Amino acid sequence: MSRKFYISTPIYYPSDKLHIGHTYCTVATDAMARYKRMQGYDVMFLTGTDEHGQKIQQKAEAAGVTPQQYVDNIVSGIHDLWKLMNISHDRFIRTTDDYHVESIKKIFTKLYEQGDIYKGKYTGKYCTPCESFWTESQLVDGKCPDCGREVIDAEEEAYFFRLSKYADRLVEYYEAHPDFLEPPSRLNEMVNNFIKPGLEDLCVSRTTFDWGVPVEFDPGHVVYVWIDALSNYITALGYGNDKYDDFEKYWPADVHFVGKEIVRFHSIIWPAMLMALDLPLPGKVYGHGWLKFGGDKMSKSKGNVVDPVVLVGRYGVDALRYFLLREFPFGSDGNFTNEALISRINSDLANDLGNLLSRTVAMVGKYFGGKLPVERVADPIDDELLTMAKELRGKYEEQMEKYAFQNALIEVFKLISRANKYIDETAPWVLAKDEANKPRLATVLYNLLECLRIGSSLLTPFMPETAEKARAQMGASAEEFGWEAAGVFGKLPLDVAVVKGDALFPRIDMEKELAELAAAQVPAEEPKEEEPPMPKLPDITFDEFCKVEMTVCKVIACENVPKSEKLLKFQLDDGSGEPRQILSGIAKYYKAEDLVGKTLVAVTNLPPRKMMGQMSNGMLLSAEKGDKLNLLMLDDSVPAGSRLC
RNA sequence: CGCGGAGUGGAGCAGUUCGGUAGCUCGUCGGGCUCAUAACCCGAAGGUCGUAGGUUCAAAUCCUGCCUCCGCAACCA
Repeated sequence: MSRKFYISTPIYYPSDKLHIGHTYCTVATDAMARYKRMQGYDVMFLTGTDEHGQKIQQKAEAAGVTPQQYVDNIVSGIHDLWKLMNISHDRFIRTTDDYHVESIKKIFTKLYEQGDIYKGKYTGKYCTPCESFWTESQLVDGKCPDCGREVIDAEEEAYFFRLSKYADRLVEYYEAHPDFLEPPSRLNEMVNNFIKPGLEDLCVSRTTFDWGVPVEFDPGHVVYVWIDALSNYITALGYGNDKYDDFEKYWPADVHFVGKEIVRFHSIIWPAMLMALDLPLPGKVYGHGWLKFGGDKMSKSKGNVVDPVVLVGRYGVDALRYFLLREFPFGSDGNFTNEALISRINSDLANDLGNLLSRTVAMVGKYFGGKLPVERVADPIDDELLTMAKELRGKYEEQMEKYAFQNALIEVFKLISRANKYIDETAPWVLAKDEANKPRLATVLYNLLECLRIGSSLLTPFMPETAEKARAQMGASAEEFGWEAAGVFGKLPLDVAVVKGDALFPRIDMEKELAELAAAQVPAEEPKEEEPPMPKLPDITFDEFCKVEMTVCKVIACENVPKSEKLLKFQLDDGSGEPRQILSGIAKYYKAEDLVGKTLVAVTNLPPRKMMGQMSNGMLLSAEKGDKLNLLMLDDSVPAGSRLC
């Protein structure tokens, strides 16, 4: 029976199209899965989508479709993307799949019955007319973000998972398994930020939306994301359902690949859930880095989201797969640039690998009519190359086992480079001038073909199509391109016959491509679009309006609040003789020194509020629309202390 | 003092665990070769390793202070 290997990507949230970051993680997982299959493992490669939640529900409403229709549409695009990227997942789970829903109900009920989930009170702000709970941070001007009306403190029943109960066991587990979470820096972050301050029980149900798995024994509650989404790794194997039957075979997972933003869920909540279910924990959680673009975080508003479809269309799927895994260390953030992509393709794939194959095959054709004779003459000059070729698989394996894709690829390309140098050292075109040298010439070309065979077969997990093309050109069999053969020099038959083919990777004209890519770039989203019309606020009475005290103030002093990105601190003359301090979140729009002496309007009868440890006594009036904000400024002749009415 | 990461030739990075001649890729310049995708091979220039101190025979590496950048968190009445 062959050994098993279970690997997963996160299940992605289909509220929008996926981008290069999702592609990055999925390609890495795919390379690992293919590598393990090549080694003969029985691999389970799982990916999927996390489709429930309020955000999907809202997006669907905005689009005028049902949530199910909305996610069906996005998920269909995701399937297309993975097909395009040549992703070889064995299973694709959707949290809306019936069998998953069934399992989640059972898991929730089981945890409840054994006391790991209990019914508690969730306190928050409640808007009665909207029947909605909001957290403090969701409120807009202290009011309901939907209707703008007052909210009240209220309690709601909710279910909680006893996360706190597992804190000690988690720490013990980390200590016993220091490799559980990688890279190691992430583990420190988890322990310092979340475990040390004390774990709180986790709210695992919601009543504020209904697009989710209903709690079986308490209709009105739906299961919140933690249990619903994280459990996918076991429900997809048939845990709690009859759809699949290989939980025993594959669980525990060997590794979960996750983005660093969800490391916390996978390294704390997920293990705690598994402990509660009395299941073994996954072997490893690997938190990979993010791709930035030109040093910035990718975002739609910046218009710097890289679209994998465009890149694949121009350079081919393998070039992009190679670039993603070669350019960036898997555990750290990487900076994606078009220059780096093209440069990588040209220098590694076209100049080194593609050209090596091209020149080698061409020489076999030119000097031997495409088929090598069997006589051989060795030379000490061959030794270094042959040694490298023989040692390559071991070095490659060592790096792959550490998920160091970058280093594994570097090892392969060291051999490719060495082979190019070997051609210069042996100068086959000189050997070809003398018939007596034919056996030596055949030896040189055979050695080159063997290096190409070993090197490109090890590239199969990264570039499946390219490896296949190379295999065909050098006339190798599938078996000669397998894992066993990669560890042995001399697998090709002595009289190997090559088949000239197209260049693997044509060279790219850097300047031309950069210009065209820039033109193809998704333009920055205009702030105007998608800006909803200002909601009409409820009518108020004249008396209510009169309750608002708006006072003209002169700015005496203004400075940035230390460590705050948004706050400016004002000292204002409000005509009372006492300076009034107000904090305002407008640092993005105004420089502190530019505002001194200006005449502004403040609401001066609001309760004082503490922000970043400082008191704010009032609120400056400003006009806001989309990304623009302007303070309301009056003519400087208006005296301080004037009241607006 | 909220948490964490980073500062190394023009660009992007490794090296820091466990101090001992500063390395790789790209780019630049010079040379070689002609089998090959104007590709390949060789050589050269270019760095006070963010900064100021400290420990040491010896510091990119260890210690202390400071500066800058980037995430996360907080912050928007």
